Amino acid sequence: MNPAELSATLLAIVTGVLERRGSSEKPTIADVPLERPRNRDHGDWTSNIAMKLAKPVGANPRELAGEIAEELGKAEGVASVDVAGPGFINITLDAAAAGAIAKTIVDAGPEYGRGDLYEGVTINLEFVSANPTGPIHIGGTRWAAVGDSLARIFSAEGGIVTREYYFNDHGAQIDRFARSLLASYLGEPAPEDGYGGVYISDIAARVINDYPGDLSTIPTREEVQEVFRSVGVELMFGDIRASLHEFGVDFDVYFHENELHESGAVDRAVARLRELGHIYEADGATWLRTTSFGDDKDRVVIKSDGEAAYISGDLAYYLNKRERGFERNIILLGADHHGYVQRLMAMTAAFGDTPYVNLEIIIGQLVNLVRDGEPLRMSKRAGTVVTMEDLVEVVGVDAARYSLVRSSTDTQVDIDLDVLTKRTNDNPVFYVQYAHARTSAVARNAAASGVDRSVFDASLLTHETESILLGSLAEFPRIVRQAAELREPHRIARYAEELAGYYHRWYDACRVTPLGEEEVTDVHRTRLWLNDATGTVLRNGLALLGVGAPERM
RNA sequence: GCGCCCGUAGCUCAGCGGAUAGAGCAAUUGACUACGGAUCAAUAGGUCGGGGGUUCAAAUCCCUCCGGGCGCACCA
Repeated sequence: MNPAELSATLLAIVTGVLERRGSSEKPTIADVPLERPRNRDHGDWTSNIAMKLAKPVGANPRELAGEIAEELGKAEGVASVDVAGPGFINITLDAAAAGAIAKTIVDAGPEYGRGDLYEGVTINLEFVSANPTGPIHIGGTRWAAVGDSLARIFSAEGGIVTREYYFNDHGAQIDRFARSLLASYLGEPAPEDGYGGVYISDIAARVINDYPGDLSTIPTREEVQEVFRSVGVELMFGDIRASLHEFGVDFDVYFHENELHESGAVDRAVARLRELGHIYEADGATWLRTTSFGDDKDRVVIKSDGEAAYISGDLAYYLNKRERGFERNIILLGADHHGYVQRLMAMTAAFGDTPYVNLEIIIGQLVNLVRDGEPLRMSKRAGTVVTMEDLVEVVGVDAARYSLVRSSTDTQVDIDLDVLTKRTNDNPVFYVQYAHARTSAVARNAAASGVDRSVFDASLLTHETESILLGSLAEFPRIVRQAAELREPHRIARYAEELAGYYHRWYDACRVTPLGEEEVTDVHRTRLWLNDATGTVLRNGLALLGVGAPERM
């Protein structure tokens, strides 16, 4: 009896009860909540369905709950059903029914937890997309961790996911980058609006080194700058890719903005919108009437000097993604870009698509740097930039990814530089990883003392810590689904921490290998299944976060 | 001024209307000649920013105020 079966049984019973009462309510599986209660005294599973239906049906919630409970009590695998409080239905499974999940999990292995929420759906997930004008800082690192994890979660739900990086190699910021490199080469101070970090001189030196000819023979300053631009961007971008790879994040597509401008894609996108009647000319510029679709003001797509405005790249890029066949296009952006959401949604509607479905934008709050409890402003000049590489160097990839992915993207996270450099062991990732390593150790010990999985008798899993552990294991698939639906990878991390805790407590109370001269019994064998099932779920969960599951630590 | 996010234990954060609000860290006290003590058990710690409202039920939804972050270009 797994949660899905129990849900189906409950739904059937509820439907039957409603019919007998002559109600027109037709609940679906989603309307019949089944949750694990916080309090152990409230059984293995609990449902508030009676309270939900009481009003539309015009019945007393406790009475309704009683009717449902009575039938549910007869179902196979159900040990007892109680009505509690205002109308909660508390369900206790018999040990064999509850324990069956352990074998199911071990048999499914890496497949356990997968679902079909996005079966066959093409999803384009764009994240990081940092300008190649410097290394990825800690903010971008957060999106790398979150985005990659989301991609893994969508894939687990059957989605066909493309990880995409929008490579912004067109426009003024790149010009500033090129001028900064040139200034470094010429020994001039960094331009007022340029970049002044140490990496600039490093890149400049590498450009000089990589350039096949002699830079000093190039006649004009503009031409030298162009060399720094093209070679410097390539080098910077190579560094970014390398950092991301080191971090465990590899993109399927690196899309160059420049391509959109040079291929005429921008012109085509504007022409398309013009056909649709959403383009007009005013003050010498070309405008998109985004106000027709909820934006605060119309947006310039072609400036009066004839140059394409930034948003024109977005128009063409979106169209390009749609032409490549992506039903869902999701973009992760930092909170400093949340002002773009409305205009991008307006754009989506202007193309005749559905905002928030075909295009979805996830706004994540920024990462705060803190030292001695004082907020620290990240500044390239002040040397307080913490890059992805810095972070990884100090805490390692697993701890870095985990700490960035374990809190909601809606909250700003504080990263304390001192804590980071001193105490790395307070990261909960070690608690989870240790639990996994422990399952491996137990399995090794079991093998050494002759405990195998030749027998599985779930009715022997009777200890309280066992039923708690089993209940938690059974929840994993719905946690994954929820994380996918809400685009919230942190739920996986929190779940893994909880599961690790249940496992540690079970380990403390129940032995898998016999002591001394004790005989190996079916209890030991069955517990080994439970141990291995826990290892599987921890491993699968950590995999969704892109974090390793070590067998030894 | 307008918009988005946040305000929960000393700190960092969970808790998409449910029962007695949780975890990690920090503090105090216990548990190894028993599968790894990176663990476990116990204690302490809270006006869920304030105030209204919605309902059987609000940390959660609505309104309002306070506080913090971030945005409001023919910049990218």
